[in-house]
Amino acid sequence: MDDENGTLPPKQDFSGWYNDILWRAEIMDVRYPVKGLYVWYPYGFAIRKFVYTRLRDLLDRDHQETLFPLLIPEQEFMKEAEHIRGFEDEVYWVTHGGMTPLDVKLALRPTSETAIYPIYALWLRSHADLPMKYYQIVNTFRYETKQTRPMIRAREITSFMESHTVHATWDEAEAQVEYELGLTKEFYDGLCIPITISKRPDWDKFPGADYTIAVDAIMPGGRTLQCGTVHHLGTHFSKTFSITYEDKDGNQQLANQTCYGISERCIAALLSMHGDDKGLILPPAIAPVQAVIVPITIGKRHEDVLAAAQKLEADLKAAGLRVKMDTRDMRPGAKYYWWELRGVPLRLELGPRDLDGGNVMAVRRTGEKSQIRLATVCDGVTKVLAEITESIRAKAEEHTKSHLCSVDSMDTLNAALNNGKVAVVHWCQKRECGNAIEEMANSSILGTDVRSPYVSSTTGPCIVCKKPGKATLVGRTY
RNA sequence: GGGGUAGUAGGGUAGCCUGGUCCAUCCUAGAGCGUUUGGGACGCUUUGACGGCGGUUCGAAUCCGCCCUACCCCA
Repeated sequence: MDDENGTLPPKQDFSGWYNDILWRAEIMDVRYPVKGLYVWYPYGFAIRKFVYTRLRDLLDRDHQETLFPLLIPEQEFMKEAEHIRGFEDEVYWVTHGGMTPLDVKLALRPTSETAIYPIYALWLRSHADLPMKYYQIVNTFRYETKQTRPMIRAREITSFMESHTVHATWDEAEAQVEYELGLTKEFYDGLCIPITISKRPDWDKFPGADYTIAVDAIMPGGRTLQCGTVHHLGTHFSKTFSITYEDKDGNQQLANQTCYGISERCIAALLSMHGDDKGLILPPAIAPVQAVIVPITIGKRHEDVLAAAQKLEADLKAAGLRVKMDTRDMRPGAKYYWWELRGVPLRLELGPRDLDGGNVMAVRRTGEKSQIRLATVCDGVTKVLAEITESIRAKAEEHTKSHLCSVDSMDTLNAALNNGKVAVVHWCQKRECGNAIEEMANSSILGTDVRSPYVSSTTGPCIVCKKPGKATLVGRTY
C-alpha cells in the first residue's frame, strides 16, 4: 500500500480526494475538452440512476413528469426583469442555424421558468385545473466564470430535477413549499445525508421569488453545499406570463406558483459525505452493487468454490439483491481494494475454509467482519445491509452535529468558521448587519428559520448591532 | 473579480533554465504468454506521449505570442 499502487489523497485534503476519487472510482471523467462539462462513466451513471429513481418515485406520488424544450426564445426569456437580472451573465445563446443568423436568439435554459410558464398560461383555464404539479429532469446550462467543479459547479448541469406547481392561493402554494421540503428531507434521508433547512436572506433568494427555502449539507471540510431549493414564487411570474384562472365566481385570478429544484449536487454530497480514505462508501439503497462475492479459489478446491460462489450469487439475486461475483484473475487483496474504492457496502469472501464451515465471510465497507450462515444467507445479507445503512447514517449525523456550533460574537464566529464549523448566530435580518457578517467573517449567511435537529431556534441580540435577532446559519459555501 | 502555477502515453513523471547527443526517462496502468491466488503477485514480450495554432531558427518538448484546459491562493 504505497504510492506505486496509486492511493487516494487523504480525505482531510478534500479537494484532492474529491478530484481523485471521481476518476479512480469511475464516477466522472473530467477530461472532456470544454470547461465545466463532464462525462459520466457507466459506474457513476449507475449511481445517478439509482439516486434519481428514488427522487422520481418520491415526486411521482403527487407530481407528474413532463418534458419541455431546451431552447427558450429571447422574448420569453426577457419577460421577467428580476429573473433576467439573476441570470443574464450566465446564459448561453444560440445565435445561428448553420451559417444563418437567427431572427430570434435562443437561450439554452439556465432553468426552465420561462420555457414552461407560457405553456402553463395556455394549460390553465379554470380553478378546476388547479393545482398543477409537474416536474422534469433535464440538463441546464450556465456559463460559470468561476472555477468549475464536477457536479458542484458545472456549466452543464446534467441532472436537474425542477418542479413547477401552480395553485389558487398564496397559502396553498406555501403548503406546497412545505410538502416539497418534506419530500426533500425524505430524499436525503434515503441517501443518509443530514441536511439543514433555512430561509435564505432576501438578497440571496431566487430571482423572482417571494422567498426561498434552501437545503444545505455540511461537507467534509465544513463548507456547506446547497443541494436543494424550494421557492415560493407568489404571483411574480403569473403576472408576467398571464397565468390566470377563472374562479368559481367567474372572475379571472392570478395563480400562485412554486418551483423546486434538486441537481446532481445531491450526488456530490452523497459521495463526499460518506467516503473515507479508502474510497467511496455507498448506502445499500443506491449502491449499483450491494454485495460483491470474491471467491477464494485455491489449488484443487477451485471448482468446488466456484460452484458454491455461483450458487450464492444466484440465491442473492433471486432475493432481489444487486450482487456481483468477481472472477477476475487478480489477487483477492487487489479485488478488496478495488471494490472498497468503489464503495460497495458488503464484500462476501467465499473460500475452502468457509465452505467447510457452511459460512461466508461478510466484510462491511464500514469496517466490521462477521460470518453469515450459507443456509440462511439471503436473510443474513439483508440484515447486514440494513445495519450498514444505519452505521452510515449515524456517522453522517455525527459529522453534521459536530460541525455545527453556536457563537455570540464576531471573533468567535471567525474562529468557528476557521475551525471548519458552520455557525449559528443571532442576526437582526438587516442587510447592513448581514453584509458585515459576510465580509468580516468571509462567509455567507445561509438563512434564518433554521430547521435542523442540532439547531435550536432561539432569539438573542444581533452579533453586529445588538438589536433583537433570530438564529441564523452562517457558513462558508461551495 | 484579482493573482499564481502548470499542461510530455490511460494516470503520474524526467528532460526545458543552457535549442541538436530525445525516432524523449522512469513508475504505474493496458495487451499477450506462463507461473500464481485467504489483503495491492512475479517473470518475459509488447502497445502508447511533447495541449492547440502561429512565430523565431539550419534545427523546437525546450525560446516567443495567442488560444484552450487544469489546479492553488486571495476578494
